[in-house]
Amino acid sequence: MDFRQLQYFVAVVEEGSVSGASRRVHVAQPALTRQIKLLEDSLGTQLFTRHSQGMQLTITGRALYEDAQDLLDQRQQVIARLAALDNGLSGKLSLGITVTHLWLPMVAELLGAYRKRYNGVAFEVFPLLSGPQLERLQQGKLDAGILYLDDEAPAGLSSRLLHRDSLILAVPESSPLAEAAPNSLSALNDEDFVWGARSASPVYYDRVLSHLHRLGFNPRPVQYGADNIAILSMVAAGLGMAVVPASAGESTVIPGVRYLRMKELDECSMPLCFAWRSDNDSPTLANMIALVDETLSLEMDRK
Amino acid sequence: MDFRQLQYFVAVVEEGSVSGASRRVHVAQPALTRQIKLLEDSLGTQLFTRHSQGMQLTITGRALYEDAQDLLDQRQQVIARLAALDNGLSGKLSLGITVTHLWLPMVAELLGAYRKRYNGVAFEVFPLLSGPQLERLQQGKLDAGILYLDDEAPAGLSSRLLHRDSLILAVPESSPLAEAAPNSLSALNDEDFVWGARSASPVYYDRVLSHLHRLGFNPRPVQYGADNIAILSMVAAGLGMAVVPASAGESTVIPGVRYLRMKELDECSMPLCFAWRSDNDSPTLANMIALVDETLSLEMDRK
DNA sequence: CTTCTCAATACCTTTCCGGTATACCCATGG
DNA sequence: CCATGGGTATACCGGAAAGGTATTGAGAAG
Repeated sequence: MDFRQLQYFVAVVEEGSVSGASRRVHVAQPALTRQIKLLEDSLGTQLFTRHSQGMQLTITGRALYEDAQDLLDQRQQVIARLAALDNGLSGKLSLGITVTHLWLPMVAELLGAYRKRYNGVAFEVFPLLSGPQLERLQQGKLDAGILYLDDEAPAGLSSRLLHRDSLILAVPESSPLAEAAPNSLSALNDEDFVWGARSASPVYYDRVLSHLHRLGFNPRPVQYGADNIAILSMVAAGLGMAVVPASAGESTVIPGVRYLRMKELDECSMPLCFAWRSDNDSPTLANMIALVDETLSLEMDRK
Repeated sequence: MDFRQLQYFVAVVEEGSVSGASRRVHVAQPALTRQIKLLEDSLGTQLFTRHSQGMQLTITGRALYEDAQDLLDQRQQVIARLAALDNGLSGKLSLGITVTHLWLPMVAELLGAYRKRYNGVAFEVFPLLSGPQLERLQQGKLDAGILYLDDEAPAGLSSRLLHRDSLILAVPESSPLAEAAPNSLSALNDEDFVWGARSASPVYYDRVLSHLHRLGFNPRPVQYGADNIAILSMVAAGLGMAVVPASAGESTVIPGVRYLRMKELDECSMPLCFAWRSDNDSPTLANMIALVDETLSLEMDRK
């Protein structure tokens, strides 16, 4: 029992005769006659009663007719489904991102555009800091991530630079500095600082620290927060001041925190990248990469 | 996309390599390699990533794997279902019968045995008199019937003689005849009779009437009943007496009716037959016919 | 570096499929 | 009663497709 034979069979049933079916499927009548007979033989049953003016279904033939249509339909559906999968029109895509970056206009635009254009894809966004993102990317648990990376991605990963973040100083409203920002960071050597764990985002912290050291500034950490939200909450509570990414400062409005821009912090550039495993050939990912490139070139034009 | 290719594909997936699959399906490895490639081409997609130590499914390959199993399973089910249909192990069978005949031991045994042996068959019994049964049989609305037929069945029908019914006289308990049966029917020429419609069972009535006429007895009908139950109810009500089949008399115990056997009525033979359209090739019917023959030959042995 | 495994390629043989020509069957109509 | 026209079945041929053997090529393991 073969798909071809089933197609012929259905044609014969619907045309009521081999000759009619022969015209419909563009196959000569004797070939059809033979295939129908082979089908009957392989099933060990009689599907038609032959008359001089056509073929009439037997009871078991009628049963096969319904099943044959189902089988043929399902084959079509399988083919269509695979094509959709292969074009990245269906399937799944998992993306890691640090929640504060969701507020960046280009990121919001990117994710919104993807969800809209590829609405058949199960698109999952995982809120993760850069460190865990990198780990899961390398383990293959994540298709893509939006995270802080050095300009050249680690081995096995590919990336696109989405945005260069700068730094900003967050001080408690109660602090005298809230009203009068210092000219230089070196004036803050005696202040209490709230800091984050290096493992949460190694690239970020290494770059921040080396930048600050170059300026002759050695902050004194008194508290550690798990992420920027936690750090800023501590600042609001007056536990100290903090250096955070500008994007986190812009997106996170917390009562009791005053943000201060400083030239020395503006000069520190934090590359925020879209990254994925180079050997991940998922079509949904390919579409996402294409969309990233598209968005980036639009961005270029805009400037 | 072909069933054969799907089988090969599944084998390759489950063995993890073309070579393994080749051993499993008893087809040389290059042939398999080629079929897999053809499958990929026909779907326009990559199903495996080739490694030196085997083949690994791609995402779309994994999707096809599940669908392929489904398709192959369904093919098997279709084949099995057709085989069952063809053996008469499933399907449907409709049978007409006059309800009073359900009490005949041989009929009860026959229907019970069929239902038990072919429990996958949708077996429907329609309570119908002989006339309507014949009509529906000829129209193909009924697969078989148990009805009064002449010894040779009408054109287009085949039959087996199941049983020879005789006649019996039913009189109201209130009648003086209930206590003293007459020797001859001719003594009843002046009695009121309850009769049935010829169309309900033409063969039956024609035979009964010709038999009675031969005996010089011309009953005077005063009431007509739709079936034997109705006729006997009228007898019970004292509206008259009736001649009914012995089987109806034995099965239908109605208060107020006394049954009288008479030699002249015993001699009238009513052939009760199992009948079907000769051109009906339903396997369920074929099994029923075989069962009838089986039962009849058992019956013969018993005597 | 050798060896082993496995996939890919080349080439041949066989099988299967479709096409043409024709026989056959039956219903219809002159 | 025979011709005709619809249909199916059979015979036979050519080409395409599938399978087999032998061999090459590419990695992984020893």
